[in-house]
Amino acid sequence: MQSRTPASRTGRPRSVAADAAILAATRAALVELGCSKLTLGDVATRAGVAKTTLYRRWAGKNELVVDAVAELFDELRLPDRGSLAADIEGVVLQFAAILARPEAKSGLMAVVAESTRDEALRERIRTSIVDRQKRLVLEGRARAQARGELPPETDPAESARTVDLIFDVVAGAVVHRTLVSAEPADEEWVRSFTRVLLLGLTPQP
Amino acid sequence: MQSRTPASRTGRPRSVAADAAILAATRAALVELGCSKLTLGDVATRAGVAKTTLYRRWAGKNELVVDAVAELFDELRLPDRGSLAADIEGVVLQFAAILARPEAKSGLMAVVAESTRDEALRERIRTSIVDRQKRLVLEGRARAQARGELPPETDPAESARTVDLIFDVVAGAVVHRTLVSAEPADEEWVRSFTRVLLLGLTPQP
Amino acid sequence: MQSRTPASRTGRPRSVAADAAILAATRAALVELGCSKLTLGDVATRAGVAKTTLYRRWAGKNELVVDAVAELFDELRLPDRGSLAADIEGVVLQFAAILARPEAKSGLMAVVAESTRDEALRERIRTSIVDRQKRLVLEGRARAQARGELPPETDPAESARTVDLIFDVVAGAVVHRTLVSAEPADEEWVRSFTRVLLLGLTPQP
Amino acid sequence: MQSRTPASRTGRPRSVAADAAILAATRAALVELGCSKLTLGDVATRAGVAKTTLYRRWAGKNELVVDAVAELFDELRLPDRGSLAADIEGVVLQFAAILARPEAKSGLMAVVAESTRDEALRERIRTSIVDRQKRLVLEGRARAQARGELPPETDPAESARTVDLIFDVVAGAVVHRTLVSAEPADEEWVRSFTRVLLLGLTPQP
DNA sequence: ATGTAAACGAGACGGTACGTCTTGTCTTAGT
DNA sequence: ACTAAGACAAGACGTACCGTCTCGTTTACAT
Repeated sequence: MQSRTPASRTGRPRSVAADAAILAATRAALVELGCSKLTLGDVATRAGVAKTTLYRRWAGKNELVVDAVAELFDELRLPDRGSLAADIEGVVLQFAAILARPEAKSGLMAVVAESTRDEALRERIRTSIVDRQKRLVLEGRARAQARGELPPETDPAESARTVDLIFDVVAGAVVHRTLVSAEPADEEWVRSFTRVLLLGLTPQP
Repeated sequence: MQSRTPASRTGRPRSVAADAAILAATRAALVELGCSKLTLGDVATRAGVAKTTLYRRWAGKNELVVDAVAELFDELRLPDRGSLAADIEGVVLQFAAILARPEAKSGLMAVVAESTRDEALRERIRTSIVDRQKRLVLEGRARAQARGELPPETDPAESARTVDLIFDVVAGAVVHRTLVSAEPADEEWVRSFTRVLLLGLTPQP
Repeated sequence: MQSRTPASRTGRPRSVAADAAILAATRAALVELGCSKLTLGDVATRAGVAKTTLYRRWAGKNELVVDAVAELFDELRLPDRGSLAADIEGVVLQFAAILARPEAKSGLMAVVAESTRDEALRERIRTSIVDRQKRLVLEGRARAQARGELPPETDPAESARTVDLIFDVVAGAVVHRTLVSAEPADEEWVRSFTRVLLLGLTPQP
Repeated sequence: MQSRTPASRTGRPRSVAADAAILAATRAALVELGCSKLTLGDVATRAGVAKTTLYRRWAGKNELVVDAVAELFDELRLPDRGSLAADIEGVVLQFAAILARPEAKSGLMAVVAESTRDEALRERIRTSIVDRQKRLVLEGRARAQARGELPPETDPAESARTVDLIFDVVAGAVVHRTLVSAEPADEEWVRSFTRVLLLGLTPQP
C-alpha cells in the first residue's frame, strides 16, 4: 500500500494486520472528525498502534488519507444494464453514493487541496485513485462499441483525450453537485446529466 | 465583507484599511504557504495588524479564506464574442485562468473540503462565490436567446434546474481538469469541452 | 528568579503567581518522581500552567530544578551558639537536614551531574546556590574572630582560598556522607567531623 | 561484572569480548555525550552489538554506567612516598586526575543522583566503587602505623568510623572542588587540603 | 475640553497536536 | 542458546498555533 520495499531480510517483519487496522481507523476518524481535525495520534490510538508505527509506514497525514480513501473507490463496478445510457447512469450513481459518504467527502477534497502544492501527493492521488478508475470509462466504451452504440476508435491519441475529457466532466460534475452545490446526485439528476453527456458525445446524423 | 453591523455608534470605528490589508495578506500567504500551512498569526503580521483585530472580524481561518478567494472570482466578465459557443469559451477560459492562480487553487479546495462538515461555511461559500457567478450563466443564456441561438424559457423550475446542471458541469469539469488531472485548461481543451456541452444542451441543430 | 528583564512595556504582563506555583510544583515532582523521571509536562500540569509558560521562563529542566532547589538553601541561618565549634555544628546540622529532604537530594546531584557538560548551568548553580551560602562561612569566621577564637585576617587572597577550602570540605563531606555513604549526618557524626575540621584549621590550642 | 552466573551449560556461550567492548563504548559515549544524553541504542551500535545483548546483561543505563565508571577507579594505587602526608597527597592527586576525566565526572554524579531513589543502585555503587577504594585508606593507615606516624588501633568500632569519616571528607572535598567549585584539584590545593586533614586527625601533644 | 467606549498593538495565557526520540520488549532469521 | 537487525507500544520531548485574555494606547463621537 504505502509500498516501501526496503528489501530488509533481517529484523522483525512489519505487522501485516497493522496496515488494515490503520486504514480502517483512518476512515473512522474521517467520519467522526473530518480530515482537518483528524490527528495521527488519534488514528494510532484507534488502530491500537503506536504513533511511530504509523510514521514508519506513511510520510504524513495526506498520504495516509489518500490510501484510506482510495480503497473506497475500488468498490466501483461497471454494471451491465443493457445500454450505454443505463450503464453510465449506473456507474455515476455508484460514484455519487461513495462521494456521499463522509469519509470520502472530507478526505478526498482535503488531499486534492493539499496536492495543489505537493507534486508527489498529486501523483499519488492520480495513481491510487484517478487512473485506477479510468478503467470504468474504457470498459464502458468497449462494451458500447461491442453493442454498436459507438463507432470503433480510429485515432488513439484522440481517443485518450476523449477518455480524459469524459472523466473530467463526469467526476467534476458529480463532485461539484455533491460537495459545492450540496444537492444529492439522485436518480433524477443523474438522468439529466447522462442525457446531456451522451448527446454531447454522440452527434446525431 | 465579513458582515457584522454591530450598530455601535460610539467607540473607535474599525479601520477600513485593515480589511483590505488583511485579505491581501491572506492571498499572499496562500500563494507562499498554501491554505493548510497558513496561520492567522502570520496573516496578522503580514497585514501589520494584531491577531485580535483579525479575530474580531472573522470567525476563523476558513471564513477569512473564503472572503479572500471570493474577491478573485468577481473579476469574471461575460465577453460578447458574437456566438454562444464563443461566449462560453471566453468565460471558461477566464475561469480557468483564475483557477490556475495558486491562491485560488489552494484556498478554494481547502474551504470546500472543510465545508463538508460545516453547514455555515458551505452557505458562506455558496453566497460569496458560487451563486454570485451563476449570473454568468443567466446572462449568457439571455444573450443567446436574444440572438435566437436558444429558445425562450417555458418552465421556470426546469429552467433553474438546467442552470444548476450547467454550472455543476462547467465548474466541476474545469476544477477537475485543473486540480485533479493537473492538466492546463487551455484553448484546445476548452474548445473540445464547449463542443460537448453545447451539443448536449441543444439537441440536433 | 529566572531573571529575564525583557524591558517590554507592552503586552500582557507575566503572571507573578505562576513562578511560585511552578517552583513549588517542581519540588513536589522531585519528591514524588525524582529528577530523572520528572517531566516538564507534569510540572506544568501540577502548577496549573501550560507547558509553553514554563518554556517561556526557563530554558529547560535543569535550570528549573536549580531554581527550585536554590530556594531550599535560603533557609540556612548561622545560629549563635556561643562558640565556633557549636556554631559550625549547628549550621552543618541544618545543611544536613536540607540535604536529607528528597527534593534536595535528587535535584542537587542531578544538576551537578549535568553541569559537568554545561558551563552556563554550572555558573547558574554557583550563583544561585553555592556562592549564596558562602556567606555562612564568612559570618561564622567574623563572629569567631570577634570572640577571639580565630586571629584576624592578614592576607586577603589567602583568606579567600581558605573560605573556598572550608566550603569544599564541609559541603563535600556532608554530601558524600548523605548521598554516597547514605548514612545520616546526625549529631554524633557532625561532632566528629567538626572536631577534625577545627583541629585542622586551628593548629594547637 | 554485571554478575549473572546463569550456570547454563547448553547453547551458544556469551561473547566474552562483548562485555569489554560495551563498557568501552559506554565510556566513549560518556565522553562525547554525557550521561543524560547517552542512549543504550547508541552504546549498542558503538560496541557493534545488538540492543538485546545489552539488556540481557545489564538492567538499564544506570547499572551499565556504574560498571563502566567503576573500572576507572581500579587504577588507583597507594604510592609509597615515604611519609603519610606525601602518601595522602599522592593518592588524592590520582583521585583528582580520574575525576577530571569527563567520563568519570558525568557518569559518577549522574548515578549518584539516581541512587538517591534506588536502593539497589546505591548498593551497587557502594560495592563496585566506594568500598573497593576504602582499601586505600586502610593501607595508608597501616603503612603510617608501621612507620610510627600513627598509633595502633585500639577500638575496632571507632576505627571503622574513622575510616568512613576520612573517606567522606577526602572523596567529598575532591568531588566538590572538582565538580561544584569547578576549580582544579592541583598540587597546591591538595597540599593545603592534606595539611588540614592531617592536623585534624593527629592532635598535637 | 472632557468623558466614554470601542478598537488597536502587543504579547502572555491554557491547550492541543506535531513529528522525533528513547525505552524496554518482541519477533524474525542466522550462527 | 545465543546473536544482529529491526519492528513494536509507550510516552516525553521541545515547538508551533490555536483562540482567549489582559494590558496600555489611540481614535472617534457626545457631551
